[in-house]
Amino acid sequence: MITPISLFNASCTECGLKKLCFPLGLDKADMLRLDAIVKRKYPLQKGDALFTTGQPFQAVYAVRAGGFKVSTVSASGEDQISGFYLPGDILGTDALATGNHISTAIAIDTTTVCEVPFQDLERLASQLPSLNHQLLSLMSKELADERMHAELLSRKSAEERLTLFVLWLSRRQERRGFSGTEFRLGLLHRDVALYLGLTPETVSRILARLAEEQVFSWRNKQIEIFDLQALIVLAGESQHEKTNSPRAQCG
Amino acid sequence: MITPISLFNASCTECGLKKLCFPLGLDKADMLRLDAIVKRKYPLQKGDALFTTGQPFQAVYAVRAGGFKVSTVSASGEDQISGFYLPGDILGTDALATGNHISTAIAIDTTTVCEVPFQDLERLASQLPSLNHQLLSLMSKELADERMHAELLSRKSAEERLTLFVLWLSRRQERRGFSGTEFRLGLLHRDVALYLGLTPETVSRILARLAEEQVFSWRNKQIEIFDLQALIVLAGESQHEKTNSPRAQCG
DNA sequence: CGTTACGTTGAAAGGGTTCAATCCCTGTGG
DNA sequence: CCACAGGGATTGAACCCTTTCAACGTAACG
Repeated sequence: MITPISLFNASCTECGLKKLCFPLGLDKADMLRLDAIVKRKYPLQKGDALFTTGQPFQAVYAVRAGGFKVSTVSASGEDQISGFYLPGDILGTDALATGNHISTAIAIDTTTVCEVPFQDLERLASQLPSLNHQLLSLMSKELADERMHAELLSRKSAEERLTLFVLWLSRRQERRGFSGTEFRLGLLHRDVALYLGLTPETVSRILARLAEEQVFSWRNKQIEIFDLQALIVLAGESQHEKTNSPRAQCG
Repeated sequence: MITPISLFNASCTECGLKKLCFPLGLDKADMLRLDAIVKRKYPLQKGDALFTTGQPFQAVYAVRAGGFKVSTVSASGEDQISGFYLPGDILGTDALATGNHISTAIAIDTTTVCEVPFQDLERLASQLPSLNHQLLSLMSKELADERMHAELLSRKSAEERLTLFVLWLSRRQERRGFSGTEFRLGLLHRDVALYLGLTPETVSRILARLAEEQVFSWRNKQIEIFDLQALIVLAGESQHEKTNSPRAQCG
């Protein structure tokens, strides 16, 4: 396996993810000050929790390698997955309002993170407007993501949900400099199903059909996209929607 | 109709919503500085847009009276409602990351807002740590709300969605000092349906049944809760879930 | 008083769930 | 190295909730 991006204990200035992560928009001097408060943690093993529901809020975390699934347990005991965090993503901000984490983050692979103690971050941000802006911008992006998730859950068919999800993954991979058509993701089908508001059975059935139709395959945590164009159409992201609107042909 | 909370052009220090809104956590001196940058706008009429998708981001807004529905149009033309904003709520922060609004806010009643130009706010926040913290906290809360919304959409039955929604409304009303069992909300059933990921027909049917069962009624934009306890149970928020787990009786 | 948009009600159809059985992969111990 | 467990994935059949489509009521507004 190749890791084209980052060395283990690299500082922000040397990190391949700096264009995606906190340092975005900071000049070199500011980045060094940020570096000073960041702690690089020992890798987490698959299944380890970075934080759990109820735990007091101490820090936010940037993913360097690996990834997390973030979930909440509802009153009924079933848990809901609210998102997946991959290299360059920042997680933990949901705890900001209450002072306690309202979700649990589980490593889906061997994972390394940068820990940013929040008190330090807030203090530094008050001195560096661009960092503060970046922090706000980050949360705004998370909000936008969560809205897309809600939209996906609200009116999309199972097939649309799954294809849209794979499309998002593909684009995220590309933005990180990986291949957008062939990549690995340490998720169980059950996790995907929970995220998409479906059952594992439905996911399995649709996956089988899409593989047969040569759109993409997802076996053993390995995803391979054969027909990106078809994927886009199935996900309902093609320019001129054809599904239900007979008169939607140009302006 | 009674307006127990605010006079029209009251400053933050005199505003009945200060415990819910921006000023939360600010001392009097800081609140006065906040006051200085806040603009009170002329009331919007029902149906007016506060901002629309694509419009450049200038300010965030606090609702003083009335309310908004916030929606996005998906690629397929159908629009999805991501939330409702009532007095004390702050909206517009979703535009922060991109610099343009990614949603449209429509007044659901005659509505007054406080406009807070974002540049001024950011500048002031860099000088007042408590204001900056409040800003972050606010966005964190929005994120938490959006997650609850996603959870609602993902595995709840139509009845659970509707009862949960009414329960949330009731609690919000109470927190604002209104009656939690009898209140008005200028929403079409269609809006509610869109928010809940259902059709107007389904909403209508369930509303009819719940009214017959004396749980609550919702006619002509007037909501009246008869049996709060039943509502809590139906919404799946009772302590020990009974729905599907025969052995869920105590520790 | 007519128009229009929203709301209600009914019957039929469909997509996803549920439940259950079987398969497959991975890791473990003999 | 192989057998065996155990969790996850797959497949099938029946069911059920929600949608869809259509018709009818009803409230608001010019």
